Amino acid sequence: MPELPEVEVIKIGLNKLLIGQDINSVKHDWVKSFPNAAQDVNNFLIGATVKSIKRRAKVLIIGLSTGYSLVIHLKMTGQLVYVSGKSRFGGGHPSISLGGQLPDSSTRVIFGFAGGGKLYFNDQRKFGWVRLIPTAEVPNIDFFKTVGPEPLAPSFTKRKFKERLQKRPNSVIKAVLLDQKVIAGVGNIYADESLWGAKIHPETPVNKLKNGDIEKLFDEIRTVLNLSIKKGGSTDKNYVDAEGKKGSYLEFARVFRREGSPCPRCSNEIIKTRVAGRGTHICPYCQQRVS
DNA sequence: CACTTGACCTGTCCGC
DNA sequence: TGCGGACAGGTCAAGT
Repeated sequence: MPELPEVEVIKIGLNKLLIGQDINSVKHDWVKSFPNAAQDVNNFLIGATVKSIKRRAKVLIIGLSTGYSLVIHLKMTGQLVYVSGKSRFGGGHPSISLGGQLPDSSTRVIFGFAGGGKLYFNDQRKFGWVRLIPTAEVPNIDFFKTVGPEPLAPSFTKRKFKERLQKRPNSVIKAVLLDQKVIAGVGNIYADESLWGAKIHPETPVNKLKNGDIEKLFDEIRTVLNLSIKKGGSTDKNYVDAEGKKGSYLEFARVFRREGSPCPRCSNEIIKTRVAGRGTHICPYCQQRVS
């Protein structure tokens, strides 16, 4: 589910809701959703104050006063929804758009706060995870050791983007965009959207891309990610923000989930195909195959 | 090595 | 209506 924009929107929301709050309970019923909970929860989670909420790639990092951090990956269907203890719905109803009361059948972990609020980690498909890790060791987890640069960071330049792509000269461009070791945070939605914007066929090998193609793609990735953050992210099925609200980027999407509709640029029909093992949306006229 | 495929899970939708 | 199969926003491990 969530790609960079969705995780960023959750981060912004949690920053408003959780900073300064004290955690006083945790419940988890699916071991893989919080694999190391047993050892350190009592010493470093219960009683901790939330100090910071950060994002790196598609991962959230909640910094605690105990020197530990909660590191959270939502994978395909994860949600992090906060419900205030003062909710007029009785404390279990985050928002009309989430549909019903929490916890529900997808709730895997519940963090309780001293003020009565609760943070629900919901994950229908159980791919996501929460880990409690010493803050100093967070950068050393396997995922962070290998993950690529943040595409929205000012220090990430067109030159760096080109250099990183060129390490994978024979791979098709969509597979490279989805590879988190190359750049962080781009997933299936924004890969399709930015390739359409740059008029690049997703199966184009990297070494067939012209300089101008790569520069245009760089700009499109940033444009699409920034627009989505502004729109509150993309809700396909499961995604909601920290208050349980859906995002509206897909109303603006040009190709993602638009198969059968006219291309907004040339009016030819958008088609769905399969590239790098993933459902892929293209305009076959705007995005000509190069081989 | 570089690249592709299957596995991890549950739920939904589509065709027979 | 029931049932099987394909598919869904992400990453790993294992295979070629």
